[in-house]
Amino acid sequence: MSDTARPERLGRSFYARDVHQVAPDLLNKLFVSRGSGGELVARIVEVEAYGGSDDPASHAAGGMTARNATMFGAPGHLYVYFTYGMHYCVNVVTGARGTAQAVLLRAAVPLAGLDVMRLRRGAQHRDRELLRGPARLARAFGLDRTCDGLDLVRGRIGIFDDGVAPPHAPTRTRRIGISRAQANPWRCCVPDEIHVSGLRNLR
DNA sequence: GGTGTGATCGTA
DNA sequence: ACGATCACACCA
Repeated sequence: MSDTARPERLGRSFYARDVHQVAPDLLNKLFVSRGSGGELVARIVEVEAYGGSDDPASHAAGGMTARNATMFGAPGHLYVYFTYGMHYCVNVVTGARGTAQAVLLRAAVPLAGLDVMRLRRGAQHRDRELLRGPARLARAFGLDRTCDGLDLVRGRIGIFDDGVAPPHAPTRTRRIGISRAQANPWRCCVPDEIHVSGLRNLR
């Protein structure tokens, strides 16, 4: 098996599995956007899994609303929400329709389109800061609420497998920035990766 | 390197 | 009233 192969777009069946299978499998996959600003490519290195009604920290915990409706739809779609009065965050919907699971994309390594990312994030940032954090990632890729519901299987944004395997043993910690369900180690990172966000010595 | 605080507004 | 956050100030 070669280290990097011709990138293959992930299909519906990849996303249709349980969120706790999909989340670690998204590590080292390529997040690709083909917009008016050219092609943006980044390797995902940090994610968080959010369950449905069974997960008190999930936006879906209280049932369906106008905001989180995409979570309750078909897997393989983008769930983009607005938070803290100024930021957007990007999720991938997983599991069977109606289970309302999603994986939050928290950090990635910028690989292509860095000039556009710097334009959106500010030229003063170092490359390693461009996609370090969920709102930064959303900003660099130009994603907002108008992108909520986009289909990752077909369309201008997708996730690709270029042959780089997910880490054998991903770093696991509690999820960042939430107050509930802190016992669940549902944040997954590529080990020893400098592009991950948040506190480094987190359990 | 680290920690603390203010910004800012949609959602329930 | 409260966020699935960030930038910047300040200290070390």
